[in-house]
Amino acid sequence: MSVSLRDVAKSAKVSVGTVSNVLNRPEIVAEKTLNRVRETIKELGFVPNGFARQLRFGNSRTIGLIVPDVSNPFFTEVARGVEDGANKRDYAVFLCNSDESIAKEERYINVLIEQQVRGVLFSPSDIKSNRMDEMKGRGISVTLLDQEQKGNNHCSVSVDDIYGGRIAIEYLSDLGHHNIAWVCGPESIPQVAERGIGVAKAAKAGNVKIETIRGPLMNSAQGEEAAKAILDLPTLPTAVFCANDLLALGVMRGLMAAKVKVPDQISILGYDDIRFASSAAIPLSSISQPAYQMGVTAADLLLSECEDGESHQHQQIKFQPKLVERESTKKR
Amino acid sequence: MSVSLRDVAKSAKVSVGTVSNVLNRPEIVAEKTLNRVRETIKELGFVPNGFARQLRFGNSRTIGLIVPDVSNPFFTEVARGVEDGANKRDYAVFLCNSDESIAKEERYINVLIEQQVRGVLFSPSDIKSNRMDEMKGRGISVTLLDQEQKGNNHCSVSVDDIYGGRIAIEYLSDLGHHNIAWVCGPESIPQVAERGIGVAKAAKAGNVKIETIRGPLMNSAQGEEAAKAILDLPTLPTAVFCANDLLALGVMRGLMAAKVKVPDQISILGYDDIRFASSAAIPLSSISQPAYQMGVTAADLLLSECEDGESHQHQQIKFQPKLVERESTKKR
DNA sequence: TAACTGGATTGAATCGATTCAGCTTTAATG
DNA sequence: CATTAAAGCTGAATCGATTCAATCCAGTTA
Repeated sequence: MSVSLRDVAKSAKVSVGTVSNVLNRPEIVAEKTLNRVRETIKELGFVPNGFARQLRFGNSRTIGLIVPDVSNPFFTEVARGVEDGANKRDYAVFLCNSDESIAKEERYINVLIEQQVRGVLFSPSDIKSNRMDEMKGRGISVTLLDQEQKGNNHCSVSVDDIYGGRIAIEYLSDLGHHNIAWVCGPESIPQVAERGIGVAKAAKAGNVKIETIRGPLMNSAQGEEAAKAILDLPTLPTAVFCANDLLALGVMRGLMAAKVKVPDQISILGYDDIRFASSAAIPLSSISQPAYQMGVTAADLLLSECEDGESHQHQQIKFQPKLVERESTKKR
Repeated sequence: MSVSLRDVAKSAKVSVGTVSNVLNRPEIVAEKTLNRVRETIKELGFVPNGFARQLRFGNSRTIGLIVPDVSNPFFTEVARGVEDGANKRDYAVFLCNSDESIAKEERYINVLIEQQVRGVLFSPSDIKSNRMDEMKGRGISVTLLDQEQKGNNHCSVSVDDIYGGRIAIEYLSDLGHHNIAWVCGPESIPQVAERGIGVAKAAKAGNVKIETIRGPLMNSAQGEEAAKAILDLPTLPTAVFCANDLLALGVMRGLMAAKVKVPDQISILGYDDIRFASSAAIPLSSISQPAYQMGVTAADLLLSECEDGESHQHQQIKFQPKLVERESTKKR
């Protein structure tokens, strides 16, 4: 079926070792032989069998990336960053979408171990250090993505979500809002929990009243639900802060459908700063995370760990989110 | 480093063949041995080395998916479908983002050949049957995605874009619009070209005047540019049809910024029906493509080709797009 | 001419899982 | 007790690229 190194060797009348040298150490092969072998390779359309090579080496030039939801633009952006970072070093990326399902996550971890990926970038739905340590034990480096690693067993790239929650409320408070709805998802999601801590902190400090509206999901349909809940509150808040942009876009739509003027009557602030935030009909103010940059950094960190080996020092990189002001928020 | 089948064999005091049988043909192994070996496997945390297995078999349980732009929600949706379809049959998916760059596309094809994927789902930026035939020659099945295969060398899953363009214009024409702007991308993109043919056909039949506004890209920033161009037209169209939803959202924003009332003064119709279409401030009417379904179907088609071998019959599956009416279009 | 040098080339051994022809053990039958 | 069959198990050979000790040979030196 496929052309092997042995076939090339026979056809070019040299040994397998020489063909291998042509591929990997051309400088030690005589020019005449070099050309002849290269010609033959082209002629037969030979592409080395990656398995055999990797079987020998014990590792591949691939990494895995496990994210909870590829359809969230935030993670697509991260994925693009990872891809670019990996490509720069000539690695390919296995993208695995766990869909927030623990079972799928487990399956993918097994697949990645079997594929003998060099490393894994992991944004777990649920913290499971046992699997992470297992991978480590198998010589597969793991870097946590969008979640801080508390111990010091792995690298991590994350965003200071407590700070993010804090500056959101501080900003709204500075605009004169002292009655704010906080629309978020399940407490079990670490990002939600941390942003919530920041919100509570800033509220306490700034004497702001917070009304928490928590739903099971974090998409725009859920945001519309939240809008209804907001309108049912005894006293209408003057601003809404949402745990992500999908929620915020849903809230925006829900409020506008009820003829509430945004931002005149109610300001809306999102989190993530996805691309669509700026192209919404009323461009959404948001807390921006450097998604692409996080992806690139994580890939770099992981691959330098892979290549440095023992000498590698684990790092916890934390980005600071920042406010992007657009038209959905306004002074009261 | 990692535990090999040989280690398990030694530790369980059986031969390598027996361990292999435990894994692959447990029914022929005596129960006592079976249990002992399984115990040992668990004890040592043995996971078979995928390379060695695949080296032997000559193929893996992975497929490649090459898309032009992962950050376009349409393709993410397709990717989710592909993933689910592949998972059902216990295959993993290598997601490759070509970023509309021919060079990246070429590189990924090489990576996939090296990784000896079983098959490739390909949505090419540019039709290159030579590479596709090459993969075919290497025993890697190829299925075209979102693009029809004219010959009969491969399967394909696509959408009838001519029809899509036609029903769009017919619909707008039925609403009383006879002066329509057609906002699109480069003619070289097959999808754009086909939708354009449908537009022209329907325009001719329905006596509709079409103003074509063509840009280099197909994202929302480009849509805002297009909005300016529309406002500069000698006679303002009463409706705008865009080649995809990102363009349409950009146009919407551009027009609204210029105080044009949507849909009262100008109706807007998109294409793709991405998730954000329904959660835009003015929910976007769009021509819907069954993205997820296309992904599942394509994976099924590809994998049945892989598994049927010679007996496989190539198929060209074509979905019909359909109109989804929301609030951005209105009777004139 | 013999001895030596070093650049070029060779090919057997290796990685780990699978396969299968052949071996051993056990049980059953006449 | 000998014969036979079946069940269970073994281990060398295989896949294809890489490595490295061993070999070859043209050219140089004594």
